[in-house]
Amino acid sequence: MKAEYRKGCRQRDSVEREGDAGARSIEAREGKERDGAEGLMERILNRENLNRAYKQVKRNHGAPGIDGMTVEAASPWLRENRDGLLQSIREGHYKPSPVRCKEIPKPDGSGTRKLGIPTVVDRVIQQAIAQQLQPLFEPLFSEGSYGYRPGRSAQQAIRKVKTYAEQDYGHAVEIDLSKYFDTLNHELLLNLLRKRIPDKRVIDLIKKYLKSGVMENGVRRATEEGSPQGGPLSPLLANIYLNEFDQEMESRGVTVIRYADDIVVLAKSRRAAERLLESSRTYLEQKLKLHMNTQKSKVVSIVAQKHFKFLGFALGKNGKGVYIRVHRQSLAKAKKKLKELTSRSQGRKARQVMENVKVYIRGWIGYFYVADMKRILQGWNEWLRRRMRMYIWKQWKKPRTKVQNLQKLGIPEWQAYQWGNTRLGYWRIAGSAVLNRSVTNARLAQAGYYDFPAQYERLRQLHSNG
DNA sequence: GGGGCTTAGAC
RNA sequence: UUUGUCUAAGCCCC
Repeated sequence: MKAEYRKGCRQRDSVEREGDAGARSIEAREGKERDGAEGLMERILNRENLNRAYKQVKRNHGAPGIDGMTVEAASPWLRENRDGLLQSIREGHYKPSPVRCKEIPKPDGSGTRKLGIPTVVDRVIQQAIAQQLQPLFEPLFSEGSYGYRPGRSAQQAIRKVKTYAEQDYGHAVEIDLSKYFDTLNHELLLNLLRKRIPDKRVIDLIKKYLKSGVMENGVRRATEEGSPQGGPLSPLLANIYLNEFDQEMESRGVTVIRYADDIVVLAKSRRAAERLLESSRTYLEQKLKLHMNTQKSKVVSIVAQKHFKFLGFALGKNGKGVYIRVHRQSLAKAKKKLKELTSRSQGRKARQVMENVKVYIRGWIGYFYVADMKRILQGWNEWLRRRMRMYIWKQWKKPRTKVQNLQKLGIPEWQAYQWGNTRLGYWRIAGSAVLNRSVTNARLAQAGYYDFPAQYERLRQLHSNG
């Protein structure tokens, strides 16, 4: 019970003091060798850089940290206290605030995840650091790494897996790291940073952020593992850390596709995959001190139905070859959302409903367009039109209104009267010929119904050549 | 090429 | 209420 209470909030707690004695000797040694190069700190604290950092934090509209300061309030505060803040950072006695602990439910409903929310000011500083570190580390990263990286997307990652699958890599090791962000080893990470960052003051600042602790019921608790899931710097640090795995595998000639902590190791045979699962596990646990979830990490056939899932996609195989599909879970989630959007929401106009559906599907297709789903979208199109007809029919409510509206839309009087007074179910009516001839596709389109299969084709065309 | 806003998705 | 990075689409501005 007590141990459970102690389980950290995105960062592991330290049961004892905030010990960092182990670091000191290494640090002192490194510091001496690297006192020549300075300037990174200056670039971080540069006016333009800080300004860009603040804008980024502001446009996220994120919630306040432990001090309750909002992004709006931070602007005048920073203007007022900028010089003092920058001076204390430069002189090395700035002390970041602990992160605010917040538990939020996972999107799929399975359990909760813990966030560590830094104060707005700390988010600005971390962002400023990240902006300068990113270009320094980008060139070091592996070709197979796609998460949190500029110019790289999940679509590129799944396409890469597809390419390998076509080249005889039929098996995948799916590696699931439990609580990856929470279990990064500080000393290991700092040593990786020291190799590339000559400015000791920057290292010390990052170290302070790693050790800044979490606030829980008014009590600060130190952190000796992990990086706060919520800090702007954390994604980059996560990549720097797992880059060691990428590089090690690359040197062994092993193909790895990685998106953040979602790792896929490819193999040409099941036996090779089994061996790679074991060797990956050894490296991740012994060398990187991470915890592999042995239940969820497994070897699967890439093209077997339902087995391989990566970034919301799956791969399939037919006579023509390997193809990308939307994973059934993602399809189910989207269908559920569409149902919700088109169900009798209190008094929304049909136009508004169609606008909401449009916005949702536009974004959804913008992500999943790399998957082959022409038929699925055509099916959804039929279904959604019928849902909209049902929605409109329900809004007419009274038999009198139904008769009048049907007539207005070109249905002969006798038939309008018959259908206006029918006792058939809504779904039946929505699919009837009478409703198809009155609330026509053209009229739906005119009212703002979104032709998303066309958008899908357009996007595919756009990205297939150029 | 840059900037603003909104939405969607991955982690 | 719920943090962060990245990507995409749509609209708008230079």
